[in-house]
Amino acid sequence: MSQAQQPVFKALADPTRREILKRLQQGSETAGEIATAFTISKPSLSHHFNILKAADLVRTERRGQHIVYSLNATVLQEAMAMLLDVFSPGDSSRQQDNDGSKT
Amino acid sequence: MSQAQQPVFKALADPTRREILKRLQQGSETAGEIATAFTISKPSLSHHFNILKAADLVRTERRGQHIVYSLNATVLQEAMAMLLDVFSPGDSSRQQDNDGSKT
DNA sequence: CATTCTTTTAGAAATTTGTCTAAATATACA
DNA sequence: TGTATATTTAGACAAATTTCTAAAAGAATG
Repeated sequence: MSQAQQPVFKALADPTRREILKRLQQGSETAGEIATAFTISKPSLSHHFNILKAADLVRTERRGQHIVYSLNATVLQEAMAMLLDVFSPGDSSRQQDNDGSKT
Repeated sequence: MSQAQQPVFKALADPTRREILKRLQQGSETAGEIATAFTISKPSLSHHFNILKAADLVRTERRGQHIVYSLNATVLQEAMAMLLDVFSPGDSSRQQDNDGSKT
């Protein structure tokens, strides 16, 4: 089910990319539509798109001259869940209390 | 309740730091204990601790010569939730379907 | 106080990242 | 085909990041 999470967290590290994802949560948009919401150049934005695509956080579909970007929410959720150890609870050979040292 | 999320996501972007957090989910540890689990130098690790502290993802407590690191799970959860829009659902002036463009 | 152990700070070097402009590619349409 | 629109690729450059070694700082103990 899941892929490498490193590209996902790298992708989430940039505020521009997080804002792109946030916009796409409201619905798909073309590259140009997204571009109007930012002050950086289109090539810079395109670079961010590439990073999001590499992390599989967004999917693309060509529609005439436009390219429509949509969110892949599953990857986002998997990364979060994995980080919070919802899936792999660990070996539990160390204590769980979290209120002090092991000594 | 919440602070700036940029330092949190920057902190999560590095695999070493994510592994530190994962360890701390199992229970608090001293800097030295954590260091045994990694191959990088202690100063490098200390640098990562600083970034995690700046993001408020970990808390520290001195215990004699040792410094004990513990996870601040709340910050982690808030960042995740915020990203998934659990808290701030957006303006809903754009469509929610996520299956195509707005055109 | 001197020594030892633990951890951090300082400063430097190599790599990565985010941004730009200029140019290329892809599609639509007269 | 030629032109306009939409988007990406190429290449360069400044800033940020990760790592290291050397040295300093904090605490326990003889």
